[in-house]
Amino acid sequence: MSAAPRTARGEKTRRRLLEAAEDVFAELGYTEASVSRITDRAGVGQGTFYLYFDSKLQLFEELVEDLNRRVRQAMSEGAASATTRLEAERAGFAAFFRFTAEHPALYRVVREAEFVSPGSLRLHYTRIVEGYIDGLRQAQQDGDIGDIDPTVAAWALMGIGEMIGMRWVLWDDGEGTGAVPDHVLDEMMRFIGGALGRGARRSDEEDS
Amino acid sequence: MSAAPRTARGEKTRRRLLEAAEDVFAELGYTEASVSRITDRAGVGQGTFYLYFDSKLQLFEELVEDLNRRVRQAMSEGAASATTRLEAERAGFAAFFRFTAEHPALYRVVREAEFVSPGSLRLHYTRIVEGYIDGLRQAQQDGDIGDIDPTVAAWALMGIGEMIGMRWVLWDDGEGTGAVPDHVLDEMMRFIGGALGRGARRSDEEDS
Amino acid sequence: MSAAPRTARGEKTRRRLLEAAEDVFAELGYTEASVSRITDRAGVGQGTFYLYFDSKLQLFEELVEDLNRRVRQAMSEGAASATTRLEAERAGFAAFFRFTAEHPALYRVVREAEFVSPGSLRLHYTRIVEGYIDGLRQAQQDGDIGDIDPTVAAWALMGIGEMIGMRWVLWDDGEGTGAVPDHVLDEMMRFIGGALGRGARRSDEEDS
Amino acid sequence: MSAAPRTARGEKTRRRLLEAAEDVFAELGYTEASVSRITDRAGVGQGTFYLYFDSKLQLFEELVEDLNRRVRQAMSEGAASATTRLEAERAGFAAFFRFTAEHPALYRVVREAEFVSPGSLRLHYTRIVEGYIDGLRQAQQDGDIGDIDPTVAAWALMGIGEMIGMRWVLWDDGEGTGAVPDHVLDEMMRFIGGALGRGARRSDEEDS
DNA sequence: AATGAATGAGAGTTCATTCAT
DNA sequence: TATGAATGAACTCTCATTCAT
Repeated sequence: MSAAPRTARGEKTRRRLLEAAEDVFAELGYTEASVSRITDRAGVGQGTFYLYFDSKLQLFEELVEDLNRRVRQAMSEGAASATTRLEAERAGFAAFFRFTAEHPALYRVVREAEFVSPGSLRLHYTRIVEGYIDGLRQAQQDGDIGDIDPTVAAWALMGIGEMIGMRWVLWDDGEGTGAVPDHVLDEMMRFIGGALGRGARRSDEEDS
Repeated sequence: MSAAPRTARGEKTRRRLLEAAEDVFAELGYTEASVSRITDRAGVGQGTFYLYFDSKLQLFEELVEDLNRRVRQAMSEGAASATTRLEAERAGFAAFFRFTAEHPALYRVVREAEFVSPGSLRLHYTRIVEGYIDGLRQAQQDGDIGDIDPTVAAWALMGIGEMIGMRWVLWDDGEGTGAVPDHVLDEMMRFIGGALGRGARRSDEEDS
Repeated sequence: MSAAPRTARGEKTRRRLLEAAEDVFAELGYTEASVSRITDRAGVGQGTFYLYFDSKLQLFEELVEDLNRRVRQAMSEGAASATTRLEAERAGFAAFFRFTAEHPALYRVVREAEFVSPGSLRLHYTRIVEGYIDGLRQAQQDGDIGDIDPTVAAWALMGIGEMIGMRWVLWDDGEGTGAVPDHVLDEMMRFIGGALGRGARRSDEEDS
Repeated sequence: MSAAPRTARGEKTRRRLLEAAEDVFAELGYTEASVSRITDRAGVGQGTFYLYFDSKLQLFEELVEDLNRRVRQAMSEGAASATTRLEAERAGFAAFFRFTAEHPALYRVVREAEFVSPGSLRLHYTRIVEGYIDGLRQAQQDGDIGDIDPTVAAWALMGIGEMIGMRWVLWDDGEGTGAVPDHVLDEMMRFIGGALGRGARRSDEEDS
């Protein structure tokens, strides 16, 4: 995968290219982000790019992988500091939104990946969803939530997070940008709490 | 906005271009879909394109508008044939998934719009969400669902629909393609039912 | 093979590109002859090139085919006007040298084809050699030449023609350029005449 | 001309580069053979190249000189072991073909030199031809061959050797590779024997 | 209303060469 | 003596758009 660093100097150049690429991709998207724009932003010559990456696409895929790893770590770390499961869930989403605000490329670039690198796109979503599934299974074993199908629920959670993030973190027309307002997070968690049958009652048992 | 129809012949050419564009965009995405590919598929000369559209971008925006109108209509029609609100909701989502299967361009092209035409993207989601909001408000007035913030809930529903559609309708690796399995739709509706506090109890009243 | 003419205008553009390419290839060789240099010389835009040829390589191969066809025709026509077989042979070589002088690309470009398009190279030589072989077989049946292996002899003749052409037609340092001096052609024909055992005596029968 | 050897270690590096270059040029040709490929094959750093050669071109020219010297030596040595002039000639050609098989770069690289370094090309052929001319003059003085113009005959021999070598040594489609079959060499020598008027009679004296 | 030949800006990528280490 | 990271010019090729017919 890619080529040449090894030295400390090379490692630094590589990191600068990766960071420049994240910025440029976030601003312009994959297609409009030309290699020369990335190298300009990184402050290196155009040819230098190919010392570190095989192609624009390979850099893109590496970037998606990288961002995916980091967002999952951010979510775990966010959740880790919580004491109750509910708090942990909320903290996980909050960390996700924070990461989205700080790394808009994650969101923007992944969506464009549909055509550029479908594999990257699927891997990205699937990995996050797998984390949700594990959490939901655990919660079910602990009797914290209802018996909803964890896979379906996990993809639904993924969709909720993504759409709320898009609407309140990324859009900047109108009410608030860069962060999901507390009230929205509150309502979103209430929505999810209800959905998961918090309290271990299955939805069709509610009336009994 | 663009030029030339007027005659019946012209109207037909225009429609053929729009349909060709939908196909080509769905297959290749906006960037990879060249004007010449669209005109080839439509069976007209390359120059003819500019008799009907100002630019590739304008065609794209018109297509997004068109698909948005059609998917909302499909959802209303789907819901209209139902007798209970619950059935209506389920039928609305089912119609959405059916439309996605028949017109993958809706989904694919809209995601790429993020960079190509952000306005189109926002308008698309906002219009669908507005429909949800209206429905949720009505349901609240009728006491069918809890007092969750309709705006937040509507965006959450949008996210759920999009993600489930992507996962089960569009992806073709592994289990099922082209249609959301009944079981998934069942679980998804149970998830949503719980989320909306079906039964009119607010989530913070549950314990009382 | 290639694309777009059809109209008279297009046909003209294509011919101009082919002629420009022949000139530029002859001067600079395949590698140094950039597409933009060819289009400049042809007086058309750079993009126009790709309306008529799939790639630089495809144009090259087409050009080799074209030159091969023309040189063989020139050789036949040259030979046709002769009355005796000897005169015909001489006229064929003379036509070959004349063609080389007028179309130096034939020679130069074919030699570089070794790496660019080995198939073109082989086809070029093989076709000319096949013509020689046919002629030699006929001459043997008529008892005009000895029983030398026609294939070996034909390749030898090819080599002689190519090397003499290179030395006297293409090189311009020193004695004469652009044409093989009569004396050289005379000696060359004497060499060939002896080689072919003119007079139908096999070399090992000479003494008998 | 170039820099740095002097030490034994340096001399060894230089030789390794030259050998690597011969291989890479033979495989890829001058244009496609990048300096980095040559240094990779030689097992040295990219910068090291310029310690020993001024440029890729200069290395190329040195290589052509080197191969030329070696092929001429191989031909002399081959011829030296023969007892009759005829055997010597045959042995010379055989050595030439053997060298071609072992060093395909000789042939391939020289042909591309047409555009890369015309001077190298001419020098290469001219030197070999001069050897032929000397040999032919000697044979004429000894009355072994006819009075054909030695220069024309020498270039013809050069062409024969090159074309037969290309056809039977280098091409690998079909009948035989890597070596000229005995039968072909036999016929070729018969062809040449006839051409040179073996037996000292001038071609215009044949009938007397 | 319809065509398709023509354009040129700009894309991704390669590579001979330099130079600080 | 040796290195390899860095460079930027140059390459082939694509494509939205124009316009004479």
